[in-house]
Amino acid sequence: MPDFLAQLNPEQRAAVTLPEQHALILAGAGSGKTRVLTARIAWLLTTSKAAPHEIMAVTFTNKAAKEMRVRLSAMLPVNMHGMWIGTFHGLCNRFLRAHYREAGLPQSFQILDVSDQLSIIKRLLKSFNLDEEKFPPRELASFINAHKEEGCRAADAKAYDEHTKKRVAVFTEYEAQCQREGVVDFAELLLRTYEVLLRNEPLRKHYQARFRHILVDEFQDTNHLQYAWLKLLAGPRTASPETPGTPDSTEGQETGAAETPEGACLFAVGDDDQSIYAFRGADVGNMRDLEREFAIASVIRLEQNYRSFGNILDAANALIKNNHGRLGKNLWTASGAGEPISVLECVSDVDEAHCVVDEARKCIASGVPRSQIALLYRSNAQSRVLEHQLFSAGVSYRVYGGQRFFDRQEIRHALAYLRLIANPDDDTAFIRIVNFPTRGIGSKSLDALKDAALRANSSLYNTASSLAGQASAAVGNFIRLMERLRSETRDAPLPEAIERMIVQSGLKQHYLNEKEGRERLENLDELISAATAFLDEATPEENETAMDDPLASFLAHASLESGEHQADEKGDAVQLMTVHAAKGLEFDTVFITGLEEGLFPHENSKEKHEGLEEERRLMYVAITRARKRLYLTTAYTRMLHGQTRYCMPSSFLDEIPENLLRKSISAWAKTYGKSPERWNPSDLRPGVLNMTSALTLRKSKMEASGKTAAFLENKEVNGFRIGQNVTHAKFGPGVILSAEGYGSDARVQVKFSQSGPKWLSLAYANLTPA
DNA sequence: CTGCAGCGTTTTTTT
DNA sequence: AACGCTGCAG
Repeated sequence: MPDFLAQLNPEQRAAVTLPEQHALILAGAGSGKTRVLTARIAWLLTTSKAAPHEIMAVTFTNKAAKEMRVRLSAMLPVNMHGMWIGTFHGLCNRFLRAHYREAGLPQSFQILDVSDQLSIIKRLLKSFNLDEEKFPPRELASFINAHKEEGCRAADAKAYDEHTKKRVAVFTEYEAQCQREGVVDFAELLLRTYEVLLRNEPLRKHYQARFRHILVDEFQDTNHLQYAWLKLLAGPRTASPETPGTPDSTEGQETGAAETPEGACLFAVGDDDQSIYAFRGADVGNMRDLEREFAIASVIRLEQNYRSFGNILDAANALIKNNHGRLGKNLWTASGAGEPISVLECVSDVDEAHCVVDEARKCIASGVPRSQIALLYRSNAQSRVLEHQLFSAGVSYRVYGGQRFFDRQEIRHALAYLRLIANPDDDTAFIRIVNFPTRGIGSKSLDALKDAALRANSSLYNTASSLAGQASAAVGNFIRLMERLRSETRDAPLPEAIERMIVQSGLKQHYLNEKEGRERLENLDELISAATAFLDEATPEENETAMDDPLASFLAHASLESGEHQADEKGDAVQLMTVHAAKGLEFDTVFITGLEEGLFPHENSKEKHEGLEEERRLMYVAITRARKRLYLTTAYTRMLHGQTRYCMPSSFLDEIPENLLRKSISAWAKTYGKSPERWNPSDLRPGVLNMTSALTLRKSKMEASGKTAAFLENKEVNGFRIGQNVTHAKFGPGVILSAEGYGSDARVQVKFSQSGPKWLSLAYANLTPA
């Protein structure tokens, strides 16, 4: 037996050596999912069941794809050329580059990122004379993306009311505009690929015959379009090609049909309990659908966990049991129970940060590497306080997330120059840089240019250059600058071309003049290094195109691998990230902070029933990141949006059995919590503005049976309750909508009939019952 | 055309 | 608290 099989447990081995058929592997957290995936490929290759070019492996992140490649090449000396390993978007990009004609795209089509997409939408709104208040661009963007992810074009979009009809009109024009500019957004990469395969039978047959094994990682995160795409590629024995989402009437008969020579075996690995991306279109339901539509006889469950001690797993299992409609799974471990889980109550977010950092330092002192300590939080805003305390304590740390390298302003400007060099029709790039650095082209000349372009049915760049004499001198200068850049960079090596562009465009001078420009200049230098690195270590699929058109493929790389660049680890540092960002990672010691009702679970997800379940899965992911030690922390008060919020402990804390926990209260909460009357301002820790109110909250918590700070719901506070009509000396009559805070610190939101809703402090507002 | 002041917003995020 | 965007004045 080869090594890669010998190292597996029986379930893992069963999965890896399944006969050539469709399979669904339910792989719990820490159960060796990636190992099974790679071992499966190794097994297919070494037993000659498939040649490298007959295998496709799809992931969601570049990191996961890279990991797979690395581990595979460590397992056997396989030539990975010809094997399609990559992200959904990366593989679709590869497909569209190869078949740009069939897809109706220009050869060097560019990929639109989120903010480019937004800027196109804003432009269209203006041309439609629609109000951004009534049609928020972000909302329109998700409207468009959501439709595309359901396989739905503007022409197919349903609209019964005027408002939606207008949104569809923008959608229609958006599609046309992208087509004119020769750009595609992320969803379009997938949809366009799907449509080409659907409509072009020879091409479809070719790929169906080519790929005999399709392996999918994190299947629970697929959206409907991705699933439909997989079905299409997997071949005719699955559902007939229909628009995704449409019920398929013939499928029942076809699933049972005899095996056809074309078509691939689908090997999907996923964990429904770790589905945390429904908010962006992922549908766990795809797992059930896969099981049914691909007639999967038995789902293999990987339940042995190699990561965490028993107490941690028990906590995770107990928590996730509260979700409904699970496929069902219970993690177990051969290692012992380990230490109990520490639950720590603190007075404030600042107090919490103090305690966490203190505890982390103890861990470091006892020999845990800093990089094995993770501080997790629900939302990015929470990192600030933690960072502050880490900094004061002199503990080195690293924050993940935040803005990515390719998302920085200076990089986006530089990339826009490159895009306009590669593709003059890219209006989005044109608008971004035509007056940056400022060169005297304001909104007036730009509007004139837009009008002319509209009349000529041509791109801004082409219009401007054909208008040579008539346009303003400044516009003419810009066109000449771009022409010069285009000719000078054509034959230069990529890094050198970028360097010239940075100088000649004036970007360099601009940032030299800027006070905070030094870091930006360093980033621009980094962009040049990134180009050098790209040429050196392009992935196989990138290499196919990198030869003929290095610039276009570098730009695609920049769009598709925006996160990769910040992954460089610098030294041994404590890791700070959101729970979402922690998915797929593991640490010896994990702190889950901010466990308060309204924050985690987040209040915005509590309206929908499924929202709370997704939050619970998020908590499940967070817990299962820990190998040896887990801390759960909660605070009575927290600064949010510049205001102190009064919090209740997260309901998730109640869902973990008491016997797994070791509860404690922070020194501050203990000392002052017992005798609030002894408090005085000098006792207060910086950042905690009103500790008395925090204490009052504790008291109220004992009294109140309900959760959250909406304490006024059934009872009066200071003589007021929600729904009550009141009068204010200045604003007149109104009604109380909601309330927060306690005692002297209580505030209420009053909707006044004349001036709308306002937040008022009960102590000062002097409201009178009406 | 440019620069600045004031306003509103604020979950999670990969590609 | 902090950032981005809009509107206004120079």
